[in-house]
Amino acid sequence: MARKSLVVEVADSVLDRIVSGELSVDELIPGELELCETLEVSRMTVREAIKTLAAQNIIRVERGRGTYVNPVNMWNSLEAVVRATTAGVGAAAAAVQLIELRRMLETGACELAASRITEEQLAAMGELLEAMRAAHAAADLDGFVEADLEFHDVILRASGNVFVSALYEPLGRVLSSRRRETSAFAQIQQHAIAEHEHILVALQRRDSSQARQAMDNHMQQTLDDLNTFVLNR
Amino acid sequence: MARKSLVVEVADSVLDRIVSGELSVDELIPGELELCETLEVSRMTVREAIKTLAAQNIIRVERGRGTYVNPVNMWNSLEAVVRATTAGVGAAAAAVQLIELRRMLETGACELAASRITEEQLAAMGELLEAMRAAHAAADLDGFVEADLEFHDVILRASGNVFVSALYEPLGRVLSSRRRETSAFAQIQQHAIAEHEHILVALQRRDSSQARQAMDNHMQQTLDDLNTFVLNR
DNA sequence: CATAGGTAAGATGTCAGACATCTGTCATGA
DNA sequence: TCATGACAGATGTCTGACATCTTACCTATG
Repeated sequence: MARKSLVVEVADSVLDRIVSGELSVDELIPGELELCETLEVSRMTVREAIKTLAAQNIIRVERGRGTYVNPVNMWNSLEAVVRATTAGVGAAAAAVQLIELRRMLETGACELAASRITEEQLAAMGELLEAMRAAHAAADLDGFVEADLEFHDVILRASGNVFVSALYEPLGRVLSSRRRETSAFAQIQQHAIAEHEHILVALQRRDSSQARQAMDNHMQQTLDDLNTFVLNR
Repeated sequence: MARKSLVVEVADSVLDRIVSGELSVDELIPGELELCETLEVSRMTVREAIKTLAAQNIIRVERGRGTYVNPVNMWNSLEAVVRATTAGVGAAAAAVQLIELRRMLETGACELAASRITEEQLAAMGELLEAMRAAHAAADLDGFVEADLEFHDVILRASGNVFVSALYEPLGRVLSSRRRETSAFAQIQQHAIAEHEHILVALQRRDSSQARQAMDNHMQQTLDDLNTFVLNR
């Protein structure tokens, strides 16, 4: 992996202090000159870093006054919100909330997709399901995860709603790093394959409520599997 | 309103060119020096502006190569996605898709809120509904819009899911600018009050599926009202 | 003693010029 | 024909400077 730029490092450093609670909501963050000295970088580097956090609404810059931390619900970066939430309520509770959010978007997208999906997309889903089965049989974790994610992605695109895809994208990036962790269990893979079969059938029938229900069942299964296999509770 | 900084103006200028289609996905955007000359600002100002777009994943910067436009679904800024989508499919289709997205999040949040909402929050919702009625009677549009938005906000917070609030925040900001447009119709206000009553009753009963259904009905009513009163179709 | 105005200090906004490093392309030599 | 090196164009980072906004403190006047 390429080495991170100093701008990114400075931005991460400030975000770490916010996420850890060292800097609280509405608290003044250290000024440009102080961050220069502390982090041993130029003022221009600090300014660029600060601007990237401001662009994500994590902080707000007030000319002549200072730079303040925004409330978490103002933040535009889901990654940053996940970091803050995980630090606040713990990884387990954060993971559960992420699945709750995912459930809302995926069941809604599935419902819309039922009446909008094309034959090509249905065919692609069939192939992806077959690829999941093959990867499962071959104990190919990477292959399984890739096909699983792509299956859901087709549904999102079939929803015909640009905003759902846009909002799901950061969620997908957050989830994909832990997808390998859960899909490593063969039984979870079997659950996923079975639920995907139901989803595909409902989409083939172009039955909106059945599609939504099938995806809802899948999300419930995913939540159950998370609790049983990963969180052990 | 305070005058925008040059950094913000440069960022907006580049985003305008992307959103308008003048710069397409994966296309190289003008380099730092070219933007300096074109926009008559310093290279540092251009760099800061570029960094803010990169922070929102609208563009990606590759050292030694150049800066490229990312696909819209990679963008982290809902405002930017809305601009691009509106430019692409038109304001009407974009508005419809936003309500589809809103429906997913609000019905999901309402379902969770049914079992998690506190007595204080229920009381607050009752007061907000009363405020809506009063504002409606007094033909107070601003008061009505404020109470309406706050009513929904209580539900989001009652969902107990930080991520739903985080994702809804930009959506709420996008919607609030056009809420005054739709709430200007007295009949739409009446529809909203009636649907909010059903929602509150279902939440008071702590009935998850009834709460979700009531919110779903509200979103459908909102979509119908949008089509009937605003889009005229 | 209180209020208002002015000044200064501290904060961010913007600039110009310089050098470092990465990437890609082209030319030359083997 | 292929490989290597050099150069040009791109971004990364820095230093030093000046502009402008905000706030706080001090002084003067009523």
